Amino acid sequence: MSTATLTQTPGQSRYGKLALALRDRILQGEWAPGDMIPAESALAQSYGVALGTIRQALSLLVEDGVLQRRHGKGTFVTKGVDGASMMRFFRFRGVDDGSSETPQSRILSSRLRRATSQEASVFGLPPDAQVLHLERLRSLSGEPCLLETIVLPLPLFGKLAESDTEVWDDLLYPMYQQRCGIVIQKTQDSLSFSQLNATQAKRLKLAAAHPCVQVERQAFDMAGRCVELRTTRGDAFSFKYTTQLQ
Amino acid sequence: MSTATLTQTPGQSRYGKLALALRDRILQGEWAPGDMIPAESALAQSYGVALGTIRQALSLLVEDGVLQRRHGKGTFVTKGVDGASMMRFFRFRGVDDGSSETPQSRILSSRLRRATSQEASVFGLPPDAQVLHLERLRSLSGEPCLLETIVLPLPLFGKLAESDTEVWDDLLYPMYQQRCGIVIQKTQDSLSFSQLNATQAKRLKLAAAHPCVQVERQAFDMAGRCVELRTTRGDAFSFKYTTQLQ
DNA sequence: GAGTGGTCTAGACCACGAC
DNA sequence: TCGTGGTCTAGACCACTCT
Repeated sequence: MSTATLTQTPGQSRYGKLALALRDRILQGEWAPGDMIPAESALAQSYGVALGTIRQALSLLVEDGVLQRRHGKGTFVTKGVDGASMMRFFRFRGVDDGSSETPQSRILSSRLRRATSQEASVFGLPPDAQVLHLERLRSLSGEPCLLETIVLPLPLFGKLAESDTEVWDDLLYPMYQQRCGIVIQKTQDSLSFSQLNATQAKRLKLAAAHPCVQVERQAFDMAGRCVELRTTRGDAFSFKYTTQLQ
Repeated sequence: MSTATLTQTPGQSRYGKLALALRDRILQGEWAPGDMIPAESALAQSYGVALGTIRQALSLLVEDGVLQRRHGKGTFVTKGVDGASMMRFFRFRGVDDGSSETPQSRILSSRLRRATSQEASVFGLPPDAQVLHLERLRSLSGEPCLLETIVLPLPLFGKLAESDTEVWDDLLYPMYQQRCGIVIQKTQDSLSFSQLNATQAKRLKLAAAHPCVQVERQAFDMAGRCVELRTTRGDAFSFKYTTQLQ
């Protein structure tokens, strides 16, 4: 499912068309992430529609995660998700009880390589395109907890490939935005169970074949393009995730 | 978190109050699950409010899962979730490729016992209350795949305790509704990793200590009361779950 | 054609946040 | 006090579904 399409009424109703139009103006960069867009009354006037209509259009974009409303202040372009969200799948204890602590990050390796055919397809790149391939270890209070493999399409992340990985931030998504102008807007995570191979186990200070939970993530920018592929592995015994149905 | 409260604006705005009032009428049984409620225009007139206001109230209840709108037909009370939803956490292969097949169900044991203090608290029962305790095996094409422990508060499920488990349906939730008048409206599932003990492993035809994924579910009726506690275990290698963020 | 929910208008007033 | 989004009204007309 592409996230480039609005979840409802793409182009039929007037508010649907308005939502698409506003969405385009945001993607074009007319308002940066964090910016306030014009007031509802101003938008209604400039588009020549009733206030209720523009409000329905904005509601679509709020549902879509592109905009956020703040009563009394205005309507703002979403800043994007922060990279700490991987922790919602795990509960590492004995480290910090309260805990919304951000894990520290260390880049173990960084190299350029040719994209696999699957990667090229997902990124929308030609088959011989290059990608940046990273290995990353995340730790809480010095204890390794998550091991990640990250693949980034090269033309977009050229500046990262040139920079020294020693000085990278603990959170990648805000760094993507600052250094490459890429805002992560949505992620899709696929969870499955696996066992660590010898190398992975060593890095996480666990035994080989130790059970692990594997999170395969696709991250999308505001235009709905996939701009990151990531596989995260963590101790299966620390896995804890809650979800609600209806 | 109790699901008895609406997700937004409980009693402040007019549409908030209307939503609560309509919700009560549904819980009181004025309209049964599957029934159509009066048209928006009729409701607006009977409550003496504008059409837009009643529409906002209905929207809250739709978000809450209590009502469903069908363009051109009417607004209907939700029928509740079907029990097959546990399969969204697992992909059992080699059995049926296309597959939205409902697993067959066999009750392995059924007995009455005193509620634990935790169960009594969750169900809102006195500490010495009785519960119905079930063990259940679910199979696809004759192959066991899920093992479940189900706990039901006795006063509500008295009729089930008396009936022969041999003739129970494959899906429990529709049966709860038919025989006990209980509609499951929401579930909350908590996933974690574990290993099978000897008994569990034998029933699932797996080795002892085989890795498993454990789903701990609380199921709520329309009034937001917890009416079922369930623990489901399945082969961790069949675990597969996908989720989206923002 | 009759009845339903969905869209849209052009206003009014309220509640919140910043200055 | 002013500008923002949130609530509410009293209509009109459209689109879908059934008979």
